[in-house]
Amino acid sequence: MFNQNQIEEKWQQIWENNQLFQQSADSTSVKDKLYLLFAFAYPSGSGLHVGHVESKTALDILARYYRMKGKDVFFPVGWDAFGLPAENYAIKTGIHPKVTTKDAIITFRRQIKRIGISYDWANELATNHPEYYKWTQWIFIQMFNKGLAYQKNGMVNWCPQDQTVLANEQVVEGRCERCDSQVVQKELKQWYYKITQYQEELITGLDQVDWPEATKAQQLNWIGKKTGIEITYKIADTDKTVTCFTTRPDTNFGATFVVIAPEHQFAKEVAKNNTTVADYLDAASKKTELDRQQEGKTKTGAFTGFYAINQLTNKKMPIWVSDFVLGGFGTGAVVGVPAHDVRDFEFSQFVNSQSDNKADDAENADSRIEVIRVVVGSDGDTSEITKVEQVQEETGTMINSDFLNGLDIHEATQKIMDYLEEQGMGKRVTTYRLRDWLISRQRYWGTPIPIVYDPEGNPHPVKQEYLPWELPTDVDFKPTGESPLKSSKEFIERTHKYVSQVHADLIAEKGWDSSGEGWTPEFDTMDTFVDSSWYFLRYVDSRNKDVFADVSQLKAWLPVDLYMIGPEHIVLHLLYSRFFTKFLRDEGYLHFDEPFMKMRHQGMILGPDNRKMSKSKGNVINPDEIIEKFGADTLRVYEMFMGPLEADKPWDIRAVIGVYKFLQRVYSMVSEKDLAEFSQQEKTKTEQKLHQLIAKATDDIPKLKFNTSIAFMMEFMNVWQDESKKYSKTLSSEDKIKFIKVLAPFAPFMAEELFEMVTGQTSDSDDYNGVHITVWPEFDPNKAQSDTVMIPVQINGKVRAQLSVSAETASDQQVVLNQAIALPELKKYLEGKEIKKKIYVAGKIISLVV
RNA sequence: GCCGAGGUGGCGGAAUUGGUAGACGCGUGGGUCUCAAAAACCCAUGAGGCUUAAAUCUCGUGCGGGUUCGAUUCCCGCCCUCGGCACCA
Repeated sequence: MFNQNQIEEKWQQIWENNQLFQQSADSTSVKDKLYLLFAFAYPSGSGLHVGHVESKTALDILARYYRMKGKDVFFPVGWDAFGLPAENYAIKTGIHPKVTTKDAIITFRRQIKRIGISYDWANELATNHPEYYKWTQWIFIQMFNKGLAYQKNGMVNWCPQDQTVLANEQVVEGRCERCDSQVVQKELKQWYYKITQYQEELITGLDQVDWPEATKAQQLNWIGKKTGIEITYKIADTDKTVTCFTTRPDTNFGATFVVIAPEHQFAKEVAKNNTTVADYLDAASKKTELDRQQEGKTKTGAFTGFYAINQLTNKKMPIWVSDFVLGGFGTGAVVGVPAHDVRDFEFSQFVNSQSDNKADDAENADSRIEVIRVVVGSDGDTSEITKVEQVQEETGTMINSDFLNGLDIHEATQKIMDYLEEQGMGKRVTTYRLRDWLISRQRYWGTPIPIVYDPEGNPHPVKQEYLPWELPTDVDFKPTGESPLKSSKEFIERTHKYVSQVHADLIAEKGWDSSGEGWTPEFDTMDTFVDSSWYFLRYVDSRNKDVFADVSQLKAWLPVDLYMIGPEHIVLHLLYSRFFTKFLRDEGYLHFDEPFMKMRHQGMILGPDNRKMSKSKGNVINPDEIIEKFGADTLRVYEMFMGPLEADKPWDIRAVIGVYKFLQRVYSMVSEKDLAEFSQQEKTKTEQKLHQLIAKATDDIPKLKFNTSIAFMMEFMNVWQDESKKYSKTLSSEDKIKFIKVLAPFAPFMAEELFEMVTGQTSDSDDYNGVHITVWPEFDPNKAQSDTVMIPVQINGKVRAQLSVSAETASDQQVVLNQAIALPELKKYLEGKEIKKKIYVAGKIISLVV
C-alpha cells in the first residue's frame, strides 16, 4: 500500500519546477512537429467534469507517447473566456464576469495539473484578454476592408431570454441552443461575416482532411449544395415573368401551377389591388416560428388571379401565394407538379377542395389545379393520381412528356435542362443552404466590434494603432433588450476623443462638431464563436505584440495534426474556423488550406444510470472526489479503459475500483525488492508477454485504442504475477523499466515514482531524467514469439482439435497437414472417409472437408 | 422523409485484408484465510442437452436469405436504437 495522492503531488511539483513540457514552442529547433489540440474550453464555474478528463487524458497519452518517440510535440492550452454563462451569472449576483472567469480559470488550471495533463503552459491564452481580442478585432477589420464583414438589414433570430440575436447555427429546432427558449424573428440591422464566399471550398476542402465520414457528411448537409435550374415563365396578359427554381425539371410536362412566397416581389405587387392576397400576406407576416410549427404541414394560400404559361404544354398555370414556399430559398417561387411532389400534391388538394366549396365564386373558378402523371414507377401503375401514397418522387420512367417519354428520370433531367437552356427558358444554377454568419450580439461579455459611426451613420473601422478597442468596464449589464455597452459613459467619451483625432479631416470637411459629438461607437459585441475561430493560430505565438502570430512560428507548427473535439461543434466552430483559415490564407498570412488535418470526437460519459449527466438528475460524477479516493492515475486509466474513445459510455464505480486494484498490483510487483531474478529459462513466458505488450501498445496508441492497450497491460501483469509465484522470482530491473515506460503515458505519476525507485536515480539530483523524457522501448520480435504454435483444426467448418507445431515447421504446409490428419482425436471424424479438400492458412488454421 | 452511426454474455466491451466468438475488466457462484466480517488469494462463469463423473453434442454476434471449407466480418432484403437535417422545391 502506498499513498497515491502523495506521490502525485510530489511529481506534479517536480514537473512544474523543471518546466518539463514547456520547451516546445520555439520554432527554430523543430524537426518533426506534432500539434495536438484539445477543444477550446469554456471556464465554467462548475469546474472540470469527467468528460473533460477523458479527452484531455487521451491527448495527453499521445503527447507523452510521441515525446518518448522523439517528436517535437506542441500541446497548448487556453480559455474561451467570453460568453453568456458568466454574464448571466453576473446579472444574477452582481459579480463582474471578469472576476468569475478568472476564478474559474484558476480552478480549471489546478484540476488539469492535478490529473497530470502535460500542457505547454507557456502559451496559455484567454479570449477576454485585450492582447488576444486585439487580434480578433484586427481580423474583423481585414474582413471589413475586403467586404467580408458587412452590415445588413433583415429578419434575424432573436432569443427573448438571452436578449440577443443568434446565428442560424445556434438555433436548434426553433430554440436557442443555450437556454432552450423559443426563438422569434426580428428585423434588425446587424453585422455579418460572408462565409458564403467560401462555400464551394468549404465543400471541396473536406477531401483533404482525415475526419470521421459522418462529420464530413454533416457539414456537407449543413452547407446544402444543390444543383438545379431556374425556369422563367411568362405571366399571361402582362409583360412580367416569374422565375422558379427546381431540381426536378424532368417533370415539367406535369407542371400545373406556380406558388410564390409571401415575401416575393410579385406577391407584394398583386396585394396592392387584391384584398384576398393582401390579407394573406398580412396574416403570414404575423406568423411566428411557433405558429408555423403548430400549423405543421397544413397548406394555406391565396390565388393571385394571374397565370404563368408553361412553354412545354402551353397550359395556363394559376399563380398562388403560400407560406410553405420560403422567401429565402431559391427564387422564392416554385413550379408545382402535384403528381410527383408530396407538398405540391397536398397543395393541389387544398386548392381544389377550396374551389369545390365555392363553385360559384368566379375568382376561384379557374384556379383549380390539374394532376398529371408524367412518371411511372417500378410498380407500373399508370392510373390517375388521387391519393398522396401514389405520388412518385424518387425513381421511374417518363410518360406523357413528349420527347422525354421512355427515359429514366435522371436522363430526362439532363435532357430537359439542355433543352430549356437552348430555348432560353432556363438557366442551370447551384444553390446553397448555408447563410452568412450573423456575428453581432446585444451582450456585454464579448469582443467589442471595432467600428465607429459618423453622424450620417456610416461605419468607420477603428485604426489598427488604437487596437485593442477595449471593452468598457462602467457598464450596467442588466438586460434591457438593448446593448449593455450603451450604458457606458467612458465608451462614448472615448469614441468622441478618438474620432476628433483620427477623423479630424472628415469632420472639418463635413463641418461637424470638432469635439466628435454626434459620433457613436458600435455597441454590439461579437459572437464568442468569432473568438474561437482562430485561437489555434494564436497559440503558436501567443505573446506576440506586433502580429497575430509570427510567420516562422506558424510555419513550424501548423496545421493542427490532431484535433479532439465533441461532435456538438460540427456546424459551428469547425465550419467557422475553416472559413477564417481560408480567409487569412487568401490575405497571405497562412501557408495551408485546412486548419485541422485529423480530427476525432470523444464520446459522452454518461451517469451510472446510463443517462446524460446533469445536476438535476443527480447523476454527476465529480472527478475531484475520484482523485481524492483513488488518485489521478486511477481516474485516467479507468476513463481510458471504459471503451472506445468515440463511444458514449456509462460510469461504473465498481470498475473504477478494479482499475485501482490493478494499479496497486503494478506498484507492488514493480517495487518488490526481495525476490531474485528469473533465470533465462524461467523468464521466457513473462518476457514474451512483455514484448507482445510493447508491440501492442506501439500499434494501438497512435490509433487511439487505449482500452485494448490497457487490457493487454492487465494480461501482462497476470502472466508476470503467475510466473513470479511459480518460481518465487521476478523480472530484472531492465525489463521492469520497459514495462514502466509503456505504463508512463497512461499512469504518469506512478510510472515516474516507480522509475525513480527502479533506476535508483533520485529526483533531488540535478541530472535526474524522468521516465517521460526517456525513449519508448523497442520490441524484439524474436522475444515476442513462442517456440510452439497451437493451430486449430477444423473439419467441415467445426473446430475438432488443436495441433501443436514448432515455429519452424509451421510454415511447411505439407508437414503440418500430415501431422493434423494423423491426430488421434480426429480419428472418429476421418475414419473411412475421403478428405475432399485440405486448407492450411499458415500459422492460423487447418480446415479439412470430408 | 433524407443523411450518418450502431445492434456481440447479467454489464462495459474484445476480435473484421473472412480463420478457435466472448480477450480484459465488472458482476455472480463456490472455496482458502478468519471467532466473524472486510481485504487478499484460488476455481468456475454464453445458453441448452446427455451424464454420477469424465467425455461429448447442439445452438449462439438484431431478423430472414445468399456466397464460402469457414461469416460478428462480404452480398441481398428487412427490423430496431441513437445523432443530424427537414414544407429547401
